[in-house]
Amino acid sequence: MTPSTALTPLQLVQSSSLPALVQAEIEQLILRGELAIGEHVNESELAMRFGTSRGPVREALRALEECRLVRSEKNRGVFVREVSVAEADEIYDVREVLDELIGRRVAERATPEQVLELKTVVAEMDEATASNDVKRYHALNLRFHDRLVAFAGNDRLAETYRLLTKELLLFRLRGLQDGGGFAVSNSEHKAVVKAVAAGDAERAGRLLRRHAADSRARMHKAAAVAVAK
Amino acid sequence: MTPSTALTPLQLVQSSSLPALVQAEIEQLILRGELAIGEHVNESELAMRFGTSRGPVREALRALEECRLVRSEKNRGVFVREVSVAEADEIYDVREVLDELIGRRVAERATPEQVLELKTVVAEMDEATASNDVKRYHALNLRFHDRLVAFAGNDRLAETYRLLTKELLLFRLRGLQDGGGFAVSNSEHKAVVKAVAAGDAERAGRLLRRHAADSRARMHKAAAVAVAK
DNA sequence: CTATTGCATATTGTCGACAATCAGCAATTG
DNA sequence: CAATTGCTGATTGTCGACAATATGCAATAG
Repeated sequence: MTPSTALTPLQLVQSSSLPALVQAEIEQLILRGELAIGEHVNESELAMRFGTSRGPVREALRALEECRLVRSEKNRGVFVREVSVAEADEIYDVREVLDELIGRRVAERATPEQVLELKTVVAEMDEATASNDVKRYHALNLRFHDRLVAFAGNDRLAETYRLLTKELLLFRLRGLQDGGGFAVSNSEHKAVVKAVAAGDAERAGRLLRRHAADSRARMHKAAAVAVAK
Repeated sequence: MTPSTALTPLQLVQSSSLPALVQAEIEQLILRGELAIGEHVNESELAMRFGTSRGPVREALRALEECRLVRSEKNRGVFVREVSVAEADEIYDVREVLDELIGRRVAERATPEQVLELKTVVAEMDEATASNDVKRYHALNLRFHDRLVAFAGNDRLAETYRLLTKELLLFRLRGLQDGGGFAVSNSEHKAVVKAVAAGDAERAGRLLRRHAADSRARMHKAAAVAVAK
């Protein structure tokens, strides 16, 4: 009667509805860029790839459409969504206020272990900067903000934030987002962590919000350069 | 070649994928309470009701699951979600900061016509208060906030806000949410509109945020009373 | 030579059917 | 009499098939 240790496989089987697995898989394909932005998504092809019929794939795509990772045109199929500068701008508008809330909450609630984890990630980002490893820096940056929102202790906030963050990954000029200075970006991270460690909610919130604003500004700058070319 | 007037039916046919229509229909069933909170949703029954097969219904349910209006248990089906006090609390946390942003943006951007519309809704809410029509007040209240977020001029903000608002309608003590004083609530609305009309972004934001906080407090009070009974 | 028309192919949208699983109840056993 | 076991009906999960629609190319007319 006591599940004790065997809790993980049970939950795994429980939650593993086929459409959900397919959804996660397709999401990875999109986020890893294996399905290009704007590209048409072929249902039969994905069904073959996953060894299922088209039903589960369609259900997964409907869910992803709700996440705004794909868009759907009647009788034409679904396409990987492309996020314009204007849309990215709107998203950043929302992200800024969410980031302020995140900063405040994390500063209020973060445990020493969590602060340590944040510091570790920031340190790794410094290493990535030193070795000019943009890809690694980008991954760590995502991780940093994901850990932050997790430590804020509000599931709905986390869900909302992650949704917007994922959508932002579909920005058509991605890769350029932190094009200018990611050393600058990381110094901002450090300041945030410092405020969090000090338990200064007001300051952490303000800094994280400003970080989002700076990130948006960097995006604009990169976009302007890209357009000029 | 020129669509001219016949633009609406075209778009209607274009966007009207069957799953999307079914999704909207089921959403209405849930939001209007015809599908009770926590109730099991029968796929075949809905399919019959809409005159389709179960495929489109399943796709619609998967989308609604992503909206968090239903939850799904493997091999048991989907259920109308129930939102706990704790979850409602989390949602309010996010709503507060979004409301502040909404207030600021609306104050910056609202046209005289939009301000007039807001005033009209508030006036109607006064009427509903006078005749003690709770149901009508509730509908108008939703409308007021929906118009506000629409006037903020940020689609993603609107989407995010509406998602959270819908989820909040699933709060299991619904109807009690504004139980205490909806006259108080409407005086807050008036103050917000006044600040918006004056173009005072700072003040409109602050007031709308406080309104959300008060709304949350009223929810807590109602919940406490409900638990006591 | 360009533009339009018509056809062939591929893909989507939808359906009905079958297997797997679950909930509830009756029968059985200790 | 309580608890377990085994059925029975209902519901979900998945699939393959067919009709409807769009895309691309070739043929034709101007």
